[in-house]
Amino acid sequence: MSKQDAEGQVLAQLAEVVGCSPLAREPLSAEQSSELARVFKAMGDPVRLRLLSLIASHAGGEACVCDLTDVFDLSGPTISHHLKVLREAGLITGERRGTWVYYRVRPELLAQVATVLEPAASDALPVVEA
Amino acid sequence: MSKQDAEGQVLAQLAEVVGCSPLAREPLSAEQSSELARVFKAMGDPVRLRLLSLIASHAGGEACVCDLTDVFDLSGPTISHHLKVLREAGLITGERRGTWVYYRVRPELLAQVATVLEPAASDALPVVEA
DNA sequence: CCCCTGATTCGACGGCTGTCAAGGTAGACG
DNA sequence: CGTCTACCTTGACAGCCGTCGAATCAGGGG
Repeated sequence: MSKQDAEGQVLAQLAEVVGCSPLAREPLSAEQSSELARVFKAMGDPVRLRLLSLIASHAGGEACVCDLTDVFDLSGPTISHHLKVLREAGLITGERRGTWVYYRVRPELLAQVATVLEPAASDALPVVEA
Repeated sequence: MSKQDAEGQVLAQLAEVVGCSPLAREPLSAEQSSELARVFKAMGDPVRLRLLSLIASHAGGEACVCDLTDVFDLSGPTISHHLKVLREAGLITGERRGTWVYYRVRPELLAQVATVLEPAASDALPVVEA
């Protein structure tokens, strides 16, 4: 619950601070770049990035921790640590159902991040605008 | 020159390895996630992210190092270090013209990264398709 | 109630990273 | 040539980060 709130706040902060301002439109403020960097930092690890893709592409949009652990040559605690980092960055959410814990991605956050990146490409790739 | 080649190879590798495979479509391989993580890691620092936006949004699409250094309360070598990280990640390119060195972003790489992120959002936000 | 499994937290350790001061290189200008 | 400015490289150091083993927490059955 408090954990859920914290996750929600991360997303809300990102939405508020970053908004839809494209990277190439205007320079990021110190605050904006700190918020955004937190997300990129979380994605800046091969294991976490793979975890993210495993969860995102898993059937039903969610994956149990035990499914994820088997994929890597890493200890349980290490996987748990990486999942925590992703959670605290607002990229995924975790829910306990009985014995198992299921994780799913937050598509909204990924969409926001993509929005920040994309317009920079519009200088190179012509985009049809309304 | 060898430096330029190295930068080009990073981009080529990313293009080859990552391609246009969306995050939520299928799980990333260990190799793919390592390549992608390298880029996210480079963006996972507030200073570097801000440098990136400063360069991207600067008039003419390029910025001189001296323009960038003044923005931060950081020493010259530190800025130079961050620029090197961004360069080795394939996110920017540097060119010396006389006394000054000018940096500009690689929109292609940003576009590719955005492509990897975006399709995950299409599950949440309805998208109009042709 | 005790144990068994799944998952997280804790404590510790090695390696990586951001930072700076000092020194080095490249080009411009006399 | 000498020197000045712009930028980079090196070396060093503190702090962070990924990893593990051990301990701990949460449920589900005997």
